[in-house]
This record gives sequence, C-alpha cells and structure tokens, in this order.
Amino acid sequence: MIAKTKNGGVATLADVSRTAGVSIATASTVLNRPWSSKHITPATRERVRVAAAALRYRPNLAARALVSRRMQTVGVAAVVDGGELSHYFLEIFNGIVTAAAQRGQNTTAFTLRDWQQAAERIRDFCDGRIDGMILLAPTFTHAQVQLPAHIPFVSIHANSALPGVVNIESDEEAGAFALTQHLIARGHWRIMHLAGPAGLIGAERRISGYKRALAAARIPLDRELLVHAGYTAALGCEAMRAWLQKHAGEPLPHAVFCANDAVAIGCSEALAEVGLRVPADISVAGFDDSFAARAVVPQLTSVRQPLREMGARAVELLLARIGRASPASAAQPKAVVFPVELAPRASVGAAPRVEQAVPATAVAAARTP
Amino acid sequence: MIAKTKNGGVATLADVSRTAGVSIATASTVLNRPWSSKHITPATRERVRVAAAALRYRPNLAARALVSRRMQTVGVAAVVDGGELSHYFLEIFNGIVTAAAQRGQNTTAFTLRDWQQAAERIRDFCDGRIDGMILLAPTFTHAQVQLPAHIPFVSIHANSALPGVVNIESDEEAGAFALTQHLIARGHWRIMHLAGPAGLIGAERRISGYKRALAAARIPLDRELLVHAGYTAALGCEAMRAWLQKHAGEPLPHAVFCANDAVAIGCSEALAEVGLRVPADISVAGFDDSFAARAVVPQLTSVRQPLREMGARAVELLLARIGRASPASAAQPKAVVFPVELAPRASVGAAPRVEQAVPATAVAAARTP
DNA sequence: CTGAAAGCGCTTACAG
DNA sequence: CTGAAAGCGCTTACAG
Repeated sequence: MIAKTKNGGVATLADVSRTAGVSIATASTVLNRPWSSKHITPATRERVRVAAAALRYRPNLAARALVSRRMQTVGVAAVVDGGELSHYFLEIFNGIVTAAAQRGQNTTAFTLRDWQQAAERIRDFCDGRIDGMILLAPTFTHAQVQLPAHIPFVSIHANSALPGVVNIESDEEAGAFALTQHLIARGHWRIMHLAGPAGLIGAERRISGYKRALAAARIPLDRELLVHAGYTAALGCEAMRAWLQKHAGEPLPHAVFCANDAVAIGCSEALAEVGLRVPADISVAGFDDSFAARAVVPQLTSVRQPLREMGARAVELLLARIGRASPASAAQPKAVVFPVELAPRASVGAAPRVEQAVPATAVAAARTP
Repeated sequence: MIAKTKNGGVATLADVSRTAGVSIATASTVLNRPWSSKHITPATRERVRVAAAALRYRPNLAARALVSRRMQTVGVAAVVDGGELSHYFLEIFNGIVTAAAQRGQNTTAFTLRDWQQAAERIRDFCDGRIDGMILLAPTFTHAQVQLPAHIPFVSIHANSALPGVVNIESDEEAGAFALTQHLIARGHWRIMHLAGPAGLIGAERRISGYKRALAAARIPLDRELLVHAGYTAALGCEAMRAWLQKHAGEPLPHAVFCANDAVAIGCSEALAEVGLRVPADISVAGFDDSFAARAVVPQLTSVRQPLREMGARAVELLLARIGRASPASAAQPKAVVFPVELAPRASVGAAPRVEQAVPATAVAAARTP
C-alpha cells in the first residue's frame, strides 16, 4: 500500500493494481463490473477499492474509448446564423444536456455557419469523439449531405426526410390551426399571416394550418394577407412595414398571425411606428412560446412546442440506437410528433368595434430609383 | 491500391499505409506533419494522400488522444438552476463555442445542479475527456472545492479567488456607478436598488457603484430603498410587490435600478399591477443588456457586459495554458477586467414634474394568521 | 528517405 | 478465484 503513481502524475489502473497487489485485470473487473466481481474475494475487492480511492484513480476515457468504441458523448449540430444562438436552440439544447447528463453522457456542441458546409464538417465531428449526433433543424437533403453510416443520427425539426434518421417534430399544422381558430373565435376574420421562409417545411405547415382554419370558418383566403417574412424580428418588422406602406388606406387586418415570436415582435414594432396599438387596434400572435413571448409587453399569444422535452426525447432515441446493429438496414423510422399547446395572452384581444383603415405611414417611402 | 479496409468498417491508418504501400509511420507523417514530410518523396506523399481520400480515412481521436494527451476539447461548467439556462449563460456559451471552433476545439457542456456538487463532478469531467475547463460564475471557494491540478481552469465572474485560475470579469462597479449617475442626470434622486443575492460579489459590486454615485451627487443613502431581491424575474416581482405594499402612501421612488434585466422585468410587472406606468410614473433600469432588455416594451435601459467577448477570451486564455508546464507553480494570475457600457433606452425617462405617492395596492395583503 | 517497434491506458477473452 | 497477454489506433523516437 506504499506504492504511489509511477510518474507523479495521474494514477492509472496499473498504479492501482500494483498498490493493491493484484493484476490489472482484477483491478479493472472490481472497478468496472461489480456484478461479475462477485467471484473475487471480498478482501481483494476491498484492497482494490482502497487503492483506487487513495490514488484518486480516474479511468482515462480516451483509453477506454479506444477499446470500447464508446465516448459517452452525444454531439449536437446546429446552425448559428449571424452568430446568434436563438432561444429555440437554447431550449432544445437545455433539454438535451439535461437528459444526457442524467444518463451519464456528455454533450458536445458543434455549430455550423450553414448546413451547406455541414457535409464535410459533420464527418469530421464523427471521428470517434461522439457516439451519436442530434441534428437541430437541418435543412439539407439526403442528396446534399451523406451522413456517416457508422454512428446513429436523430434529427429535430428536419426539413426533409433523412434516410435512417428518426425525426422529432411538433404538430405545427395543428398549432397554426388552433391559433387561427382562436383568433376567429375572438371575432377576427381579416387575419394576416406573416409566414416563415418559403420552402421550409415548418413554415409550410403553419401556413397550412392557417388556411385550414380559415376554410373551416368559411373565410375566403385573401392572398394579400399571406406574406412570407422569415424567422427573425428584423424580417418581421421589414415585411410588416412594407405591407403597411403598400396598403395604406385599405382596411386594416384584425389580427396578424406571425411565423414565430421573433417575427411577432418585429411586426409589433412596425405597427407601433404608425401608431397602431396591440391589441386595441390590432391583435398579434406568435409561435414557439419562447422566452421572448412572455418578456414583451403585452405578452404574446403563442403556440407552445415542448422544446425541452423534444430535446430530451432526442437523447433517449439516440442512446437507444447507439451500439445497436446496423440501423441503416432497418426500415425508415417513423417521425415522433409532439403535441403543441395554445398559449393565449394579452396580445390578442377582441375584434375592434369599428373597422379601421391602414394609417398613412409617416416613414419615408422606400427610395426607388 | 486495391486493398480496402480490413474489417469493412472505418478505415484506419494501417489500412491507408497498406493501400499506399508504405509504413504506418510514413502515412502518419504525411498526413499529420506536412512540414516534416518534406523529406518524403512527392510520389510517396501523393500515394498516401490518394489512399487516405479513397478510403475516407479519418483519424480516430480517442487513439490520438491516448498518446498525445490532448482531446481538442474544452469543457464548460455552469449551474443550471431550476432547469433554466439563462441568457447570461447563452451569450457567454455562444462566445465560447464560436472561439473554440475557430481554433479547432470542441466544446463540451457540463451542467450542474449547484456548485456544491461540483467538487466530485468536476473531477469526473476531467478524466481525459477535456483539455481544460471554463467555470461559469462559480460560487464555491477554494476550501469547498479542490480543482484537479492536471488540467488548467479559467473562470468567468467567479465569486471568490481560485488559486491558479484566471478570472474574467467585467467592471460591474463602474457600470452600476454610470447607470446610477445616468438616473441622477435625468433628474431622479429617490433611487431604489433591487439588489442581487447578498454575498455574491457581482451583486455587491453593483451595490457599491450605486452607493458611490449617490455619494458623489451628495444624495444620502436611504436604507429603505436598498432591497435584496435575487437574480430572477419572479424574485424581482415579489420584492417590488412587497415593498409597495409595505410603503403604501409614502413617496414613490423616481427610479428603480435592478440587479439585472430579469429583475427589472419582474419589477415592472409589480409596478404595472398597481397601475404605475414605466417610465411616465417611474423609471426602471436593468443590468446585463441581455436579449430580454431589448425585447420588452418599453425597452430597458441597461448596462452592457461584453459577454460574448468574455467567453471568447476565456477560450484564448485557456488554450494558452493547455500543455504549458505547471500552471500551479506560477503566481496567481491577475483578473482580466472587461469594460462595460451604458445602454440608455426608453424605460428611463425624465423625473415626473410632481411627486407621487405609492398607490394603495388592490392586491389582498399577505394573509398572516 | 523510410520502417520496425515501443508505448499511451484500458478491456476482454483465455488460461491456469 | 486470479493473472498473462493481446489488441484498440495512433505517434514518436530510433534505426537503418
């Protein structure tokens, strides 16, 4: 029990075994497989334990990973546009980190400038430093990016089907439907939709729910009220501002259903610029029920997606697939769909008693040559 | 050039060397040390490159880490209270991930329930899976938690000096001073401070700046106006609500300087409950200049700490210390202090012309038996 | 200019 | 009940 570490540094299994007076194999068994160490003398087991504790032995994960081919780490790949990590990302990431930690797994974050560069970088990420990867809202297709076959992937809100990858999504169509229906129930019928980027499946599903709710209420779709903005506050503000300028003097929409909370915040800004009050003059609703939805005044009516839970589920599914044989050979897994929930708040009021017109904008018209 | 991988799986260096018809050592040199491979025939180098590309060779990081003792990964430890990752964390984390990625380093997040449990868990984290660690706003002392000596640490906003650890902080005292001075310049003099948790160095520094600004303007400190709330919106709301109830009928403060933006948002909520408008009736200011400060209406006057840059600097300093001999033997490194910046916004207005009294609260008084 | 060999710290059949 | 040995994939002196 006198022997210390050979090199004055971190203790290794060899140090422990030498100190305990047993072989490396025995030390390893005692420390890592308590159940199969039943066949080892209690006295021996105790000696090993004491030695490990005395030497502050910690297994070297790199060495262990080399033989077990498991790094006990899950990777998360996400696009960080313009250096901004959004709240959407934060919520999901939180769910992932927490769930992973509960299962003794680490989480390594990989941020990408855009999904186009993902092809080569994702491959780099998979060089034995992670056991599986979660893709956050990937927009690439199977044709653009071939995912490495040797580790499993799980995606959240993928924009297209990726072979062999389970996708976790939320029922955005139902959310958009419920939200639009809610607006209609409050007496609104001239309902505008500031939609997300054209072509993105999530944006399309929200549009689809919007249309279905209008149809269900027999409200004809007004093409002028369906505008593609994007997913940021700046784009929302810009889109609403442009719309107001173009439609000055025409009937004011009763409500605006925005692609997400950020867009709703930008939209409200544009409305405030021309003196319109939310919800007295016009109601506004968002989507995602992010932190921002509750931080703004008035608080935003929104649709809650259980982002935290979705992240946690991603970890579960990923872990279940790690180490399992040939996931590729399995049939394409079905998507996991989470329900969403309407979160009614102050930004949606009753329809105004009298119809209003879009105010003439004080803002200088966009300078066109 | 016919040989494929031995086991149908991922190609190893051995596969590459066999395919290229060279030794493993040569393949390794060509692939990893282009400069010292100058002494290798161009033809040989080319053969190795072609073979590596053809086999889609990717070095196994676990194996490399085992010999080089570098995982190319930095760890970030932070406390996630109540499952909430705050914006404060998000901003810094963003700076860290981005800076690390630029230097080819991965970032692994470790979340803790509290810093008390940090002792054992931090030790676990350092089992060769990271090369260094960044501590986010640690509150433990050296006596409570002994950091492992074999890897370097850098802290951000540490609450007490940790031996051998560089701390990155911002000049919170100056920020609080500038903010309070700004309020005074706008004509306010009955200025309340909803402070952070007692005992935390950051909270104390903000209090100190507040006091110094009052003293500089010869405004006597009113003990009733200095209240400890905490760092969350709920605590801010609660503290303000309690204060209003207790002080009904007394002169209303002109302005409230809150420990951070979340507290300011909670505070505004409490003010709104009794019909007080910001900034017409009372001005409110926050601290941190988080996303929330700009998301609320009216936007919050705040103090900007360059969190993103602080995270990036942490990575730089950490990388500089990784692999360098005995950081422990060096003298205690000096803290790195970042300047802060006042961000004046709409939540602070001019002092009202007439003094107001704290309105009687409509809320039922706390039921005491 | 290139290769054979040792070794990083661990796990796991396989012998005794 | 316990130990000797091979091997995970790589890097790096050290020989030729």
